[in-house]
Amino acid sequence: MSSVTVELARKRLSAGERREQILLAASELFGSHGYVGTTTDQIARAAGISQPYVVRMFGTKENLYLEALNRACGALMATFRRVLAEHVEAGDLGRELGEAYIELIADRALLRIMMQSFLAGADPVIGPAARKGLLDIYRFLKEEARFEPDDIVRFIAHGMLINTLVGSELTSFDDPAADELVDCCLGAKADLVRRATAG
Amino acid sequence: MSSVTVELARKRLSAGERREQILLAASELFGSHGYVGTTTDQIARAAGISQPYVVRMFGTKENLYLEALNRACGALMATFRRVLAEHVEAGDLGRELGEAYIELIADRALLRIMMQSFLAGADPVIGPAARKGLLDIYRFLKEEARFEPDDIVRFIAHGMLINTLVGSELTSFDDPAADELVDCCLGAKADLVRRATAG
DNA sequence: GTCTATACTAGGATAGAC
DNA sequence: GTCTATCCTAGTATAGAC
Repeated sequence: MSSVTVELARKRLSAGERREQILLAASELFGSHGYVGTTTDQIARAAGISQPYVVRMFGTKENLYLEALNRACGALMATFRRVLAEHVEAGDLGRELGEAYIELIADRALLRIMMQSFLAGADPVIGPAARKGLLDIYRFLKEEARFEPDDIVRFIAHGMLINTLVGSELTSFDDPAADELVDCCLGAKADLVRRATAG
Repeated sequence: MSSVTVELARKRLSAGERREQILLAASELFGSHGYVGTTTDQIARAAGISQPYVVRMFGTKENLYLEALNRACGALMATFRRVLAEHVEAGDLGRELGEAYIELIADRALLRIMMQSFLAGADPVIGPAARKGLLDIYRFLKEEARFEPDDIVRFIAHGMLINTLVGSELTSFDDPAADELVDCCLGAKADLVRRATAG
């Protein structure tokens, strides 16, 4: 009889579903507060479970971080490859990839956790993973998208600028000068980004 | 007599000298490991004094960080203003400022602590300081250097790219692909940066 | 699959001596 | 001006029950 009891409170999920939920919460938190700045307890509460269960599920906090980071890198590369595949000769590939990049911000955490990792070069385990992520992007632009060197630099530089604006929260900060800078850098896409990074 | 005793071990410095020494060590460490990733004890050891004395000197760790960050922002703006003042009508101001920016990396920690702060937008006290730093740069480029909007974006974007390459330690990482990316982004200045960020 | 209780370590800050 | 000793909190990880 007790197994049929209606459970309105927390649901018992499959291991897979719970993993997803934890990874989602972790990406968001790691993305805004960084690796050391985020506690496994915050992640647990955001995912609606207990702190020890988070650790139990991923072994260590570091492991969880790496998995979240690799997810983000994977999603980014997949998006880029999809855009490239759908690309018709006539169009401007650089602009298409750029727009796809901005739209990835709707995923919120995605770009931020990558950026957090890019600055953690000194970390013995996050550092290598971050460098690999950056190099993958570079190789894609060079070998798959066949960008010219100058276009590669421009593209990556602009990406890092977007990451910085979002990371500094200038895109969610209410100030005329901030708005001006964000408009200047993002143009027509500024409002899209503001909406994605608000609240 | 005891006051004349030769002291070969740790010197007793004036408060001012000691402050400088601590700020130097703090900038370096905060720059590579971030605010939360750096302990006051690491800073103390790097400066050759005891952990409680670091705290005693600056009140709190947060305070020390803010002071290091403001130093960095101040130095950057001072350099930019000097370049602008020495600028002759004929030359290319954008290039001159860009070169000055790269040369600031010789100061190692300077750009890295700024970048760390740019990603800490969510922090209630570092966040505002970082946004102020970014906006100061923007205002300088727009109102003092009189850059066109497109040039502002290009300039800041390229700066963030440099910060990312240094932060990820791709500039001190021995790998052909990494070297290629760094050369591609920094051109003739690549080796200067590599030397500054090595070891 | 998920919890509670808890062990253990690290780190910021304070007190007070010299 | 600088140290040693120490308090206290926070945070990761483990053990073991249900």
